[in-house]
Amino acid sequence: MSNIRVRFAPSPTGDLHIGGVRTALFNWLFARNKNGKFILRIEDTDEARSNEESVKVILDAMKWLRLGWDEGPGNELLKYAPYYQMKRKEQGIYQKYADELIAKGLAYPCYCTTEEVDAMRKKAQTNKLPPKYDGSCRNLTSDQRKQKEVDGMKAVIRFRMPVVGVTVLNDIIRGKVEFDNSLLDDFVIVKANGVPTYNFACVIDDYLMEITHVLRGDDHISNTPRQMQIYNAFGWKMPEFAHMAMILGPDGARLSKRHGHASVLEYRKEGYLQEALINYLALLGWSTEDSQQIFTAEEMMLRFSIDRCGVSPSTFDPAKLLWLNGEKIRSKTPEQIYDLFVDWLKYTNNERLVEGWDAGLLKKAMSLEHNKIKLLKDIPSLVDFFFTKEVDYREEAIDKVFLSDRSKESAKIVLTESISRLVNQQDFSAGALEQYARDLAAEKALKTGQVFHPIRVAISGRTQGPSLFHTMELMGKEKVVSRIGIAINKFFK
RNA sequence: GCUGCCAUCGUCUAGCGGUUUAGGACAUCGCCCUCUCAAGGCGGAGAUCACGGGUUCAAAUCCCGUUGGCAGCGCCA
Repeated sequence: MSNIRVRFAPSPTGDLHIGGVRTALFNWLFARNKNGKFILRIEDTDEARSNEESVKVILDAMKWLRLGWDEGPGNELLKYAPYYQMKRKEQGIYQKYADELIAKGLAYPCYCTTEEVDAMRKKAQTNKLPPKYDGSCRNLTSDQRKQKEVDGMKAVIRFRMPVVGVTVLNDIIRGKVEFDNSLLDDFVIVKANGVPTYNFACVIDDYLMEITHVLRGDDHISNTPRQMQIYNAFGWKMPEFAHMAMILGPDGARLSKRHGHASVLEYRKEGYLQEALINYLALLGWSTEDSQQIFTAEEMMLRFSIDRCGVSPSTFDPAKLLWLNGEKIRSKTPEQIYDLFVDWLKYTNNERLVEGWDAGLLKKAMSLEHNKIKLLKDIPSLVDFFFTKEVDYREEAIDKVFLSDRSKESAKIVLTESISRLVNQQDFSAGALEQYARDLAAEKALKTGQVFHPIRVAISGRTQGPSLFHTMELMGKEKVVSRIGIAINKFFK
């Protein structure tokens, strides 16, 4: 048993985002590969935006993705619990450590108002300096502090950053990255309402939860020196850091809601398989030497390695995801796809799409269209003609096969001949039907296509579909004959 | 504005100084298979390895600079 411990720490302020899934996935893969622990921690310190519903959605999405956590919500008896930061805040965990820093002189109360701080930042920026807090309250005497308290001024707690030197990060993915301490300001670690800020709570929890590796998006890289300084202030051993490159939208900007389809939920609703999403996301920023594209979850966790994570950002490509989804579906048995489809119907509340459809027939119809299914949502429209009472004759099919000068004569012959002959066809198996159709073509001196196409349109209303004779076999003699009759009445009378 | 990160086919990537006429995958195009549509098979096109300097006998690979893209700069996380 290794002692590797990693975590995924989403803030519940909305759906689980594609970028978040990738972060969760890589942490999960790393933990599984190293036989370590994968921890889920809810960072709900933004009281204005955090909400219960988002927690539910995130947990649900993680379960759907099969990114199971070893510790997290639901494990409230474990020694590292609780896994919600607001619950930890209620236990006074952060305040205790903030007080410790104040006692050490490494943090101090700041009474500046938001307006004052904004003004400082603007001023710094006009002087071509990085916008930072100017340290007004850094060296207040205890008398001055007392006076401000007496005046009823609200205080935040700021961390006293070193003003000289460099903070050196040895990132597993990026190597050495240096930050000039003079460019960093005394950031807030506890807000005026007593709630810790991200940079503070994150460090305290990673320490207490004994996190060994922090694997996150590189949008966090500039937070790292601040966090490292907090570790230093307490004299704590730091975890290893690994910053992954971002996932970009088609316009080259970081993937976000504004690109649409940024939430996992939307992919689930579209009928993507969790395996496809996971496999695809693994390929964004990680690769094997042989450039293998298709992996089972098992293979991924066996082969995953941070060393093989890339440093450059990658563009999310929906076309490749779609292809992978088709691949995953094709690799399943009809039975498995059926189960997945039923789950999808339930999840999307779409049961009415297959209302009254016979399950046995549906399974068989689906297996005829097996390699055409790209998304679970495609299934109904692929096989609906087996179930509908009336055939939906598509205009382009009618024009092409029944009404065009090129084929209307032969179509009429084929259909009128077939209706009488098929009634007496004893063997209605695909093989026998094909023989029948070929014989008819030979007898009437027609090309096989001239026989096959009109029958297809007559019984399905379309020019595309599964193998014609398997379709006929599955549909059954009665329905086939009656539909041919309907087609004759409709188009050849 | 400041700081940081990044830079190989349209996209995801392999490549870690010579084995490279830069390999694979998606997308795209063509052919084959074929009762249609798919799937599958085969093949094509597609990258002067962002640009400019070095280092070296030798650079996509190492170093520096330029340009471009992105990110961060909150009492958001």
